Amino acid sequence: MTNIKDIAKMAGVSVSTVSRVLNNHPYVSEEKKEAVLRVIEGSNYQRNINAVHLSKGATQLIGVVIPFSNHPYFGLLIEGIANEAVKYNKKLVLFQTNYEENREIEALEMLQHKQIDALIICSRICGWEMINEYRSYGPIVLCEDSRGHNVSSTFIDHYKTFFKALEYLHNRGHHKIGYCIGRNSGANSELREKAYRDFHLKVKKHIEPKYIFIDCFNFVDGERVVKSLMKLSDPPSALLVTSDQVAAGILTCCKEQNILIPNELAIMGFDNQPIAKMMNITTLEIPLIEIGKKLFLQAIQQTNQFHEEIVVKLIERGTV
Amino acid sequence: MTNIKDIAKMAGVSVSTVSRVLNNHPYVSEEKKEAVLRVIEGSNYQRNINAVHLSKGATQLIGVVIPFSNHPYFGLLIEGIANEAVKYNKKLVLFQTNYEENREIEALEMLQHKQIDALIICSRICGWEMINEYRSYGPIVLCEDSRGHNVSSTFIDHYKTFFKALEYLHNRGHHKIGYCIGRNSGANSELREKAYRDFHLKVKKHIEPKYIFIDCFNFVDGERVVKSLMKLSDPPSALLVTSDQVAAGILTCCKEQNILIPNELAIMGFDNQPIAKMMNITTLEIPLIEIGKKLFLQAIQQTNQFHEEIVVKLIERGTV
DNA sequence: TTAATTTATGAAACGCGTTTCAGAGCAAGG
DNA sequence: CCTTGCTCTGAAACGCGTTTCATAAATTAA
Repeated sequence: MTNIKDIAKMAGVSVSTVSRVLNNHPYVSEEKKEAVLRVIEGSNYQRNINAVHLSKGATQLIGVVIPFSNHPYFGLLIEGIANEAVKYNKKLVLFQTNYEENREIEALEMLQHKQIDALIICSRICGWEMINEYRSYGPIVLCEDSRGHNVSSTFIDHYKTFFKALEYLHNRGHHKIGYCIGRNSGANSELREKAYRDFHLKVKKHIEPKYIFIDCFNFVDGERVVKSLMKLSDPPSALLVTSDQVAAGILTCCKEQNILIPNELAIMGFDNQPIAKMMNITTLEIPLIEIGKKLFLQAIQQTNQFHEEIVVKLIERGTV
Repeated sequence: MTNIKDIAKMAGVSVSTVSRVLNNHPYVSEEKKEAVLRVIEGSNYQRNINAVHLSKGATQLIGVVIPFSNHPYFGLLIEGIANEAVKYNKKLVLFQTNYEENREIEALEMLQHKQIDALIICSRICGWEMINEYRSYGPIVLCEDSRGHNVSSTFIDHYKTFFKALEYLHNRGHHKIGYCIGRNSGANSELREKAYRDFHLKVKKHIEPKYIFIDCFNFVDGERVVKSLMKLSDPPSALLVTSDQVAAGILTCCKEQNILIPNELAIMGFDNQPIAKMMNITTLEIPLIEIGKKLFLQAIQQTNQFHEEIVVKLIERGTV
């Protein structure tokens, strides 16, 4: 293996000069530059990237934490991050956590050890203390409102969005509104729950726990929801579903069961994924690719942390 | 920043001894070991992982090449790879190529530069020459039949599978069979096309190009297929759909258009994803999680390359 | 008891590129 | 003519852990 020293010797210059040529630094005379390049082409020199990393203390690697890979929500988010990463010649290290805290800590430790230059956490399970503990080792970016904490974020105001959606349904005559969600804990879920509670306080209704469905992630989860709904003596007239995939599943299952949409059950999805358009599902648009892009840019940003709220648009279609 | 030298000095031993303790090498006396560990706990020493990489010439990073992130096929594959990676304490570097060859070459170059220890290519765009060129730098593993080439693989015999599926449909009285596929080039697609051609030769029918639909990746692509079908004066009576997602989309759209399944159109999916079970779609089971697992194991395997064929099971349900 | 192992330890070599610092040479400005 | 200020270059320091090799000491085998 030839290294930079060999090249220097062969080209009759110092290693500094070779390094300058390699990194396109100024102040190298044209003749020496050419000599070096000629020698490099003649040899099969390959820069040892790990030596570069050691020397520079950076790896051009950005960590991305997601709970699952096989979900369109995270798939799109990654798509957005990856598209942008290509432009900046950064690579992504994927941490699939399955919501196990240890996996998340491993990612944070890689930040600490400088094996990754920054960390994007798309969905968090660990506490703020943990985030703060590792904050000093490199940029951490979150996909949730982190104002007041010491890290950048691109986020949806889930409280506001959920509240608005509830009001929208209420204004259209729905007084029994349920919702479907993925996790029942987690920052975003808790904001939504709070919005749900506050909304019920405002309209002076009490909450019916049977109208809340957790563990709703995928298309197929819609079936379970519909089956549960059918068992209720007094079912909700509208459902806020925090994923278009689940909404599509519910819609499909309802059609099979001859439950009329939106008359017997109104459905409002989330995300505005292609499936929502195709199935004419009323939904709240969450531009995941764009969010992914912004998360990435925040991750490589060297200056102060900042926060970017993404505004959610209501897309009116045929299921409400 | 304290380094191994500082620790050695503080513990009154040599750096070699500290390194031995750090790596659990034998031949360190209990007392020195404890002394070192005490000093390490007292300081906030963090091993510089990039120095370890430089020294060892390995990074515990495995590259994974996929075309898109937001597709259940690749999502599940990654899920399988990631689940296994956790067990071996390896991390994954994701290369989303969008089927751009340059992205793939970047991944191969990272293998060459030893920034990753091995590379799993889930769907390939570059040629065999390219693979062979980089083969010597580290294990490359493919998700396609690579027998005869110098790399390990876990694969489906797509020719055999496609042929069998065609025969199955044929035996059930279908004489006009079309198919939907993602790419029209690519190793697996070509095998399928060949099976399709050979099958038609065997049953002495000529091929109707209008029965072939490309660019079918997602649920929503099903709509396009159905709309095209409806325009045909002599539509196929059965469709082989190389993704359950697309099959589900076609099924959903057919129901809307009152096309009876399987009477007017038989549909056979691929993958046996949860959605196929839910929508009662006849399909060919491809155990993606398991394939992912095997791909990973082949990637970290140090010995000779080997090939593992995954057998595809037909799951009979209600769409044929 | 002597030879052969095994255990234990440190010095030094090895992996390698980047960057700072010091200095030489030359051109422009005053 | 002298002073600044670039341009160019190389030596040396810096980032840091792993592993080999030589050696000493302690056991075990013969």
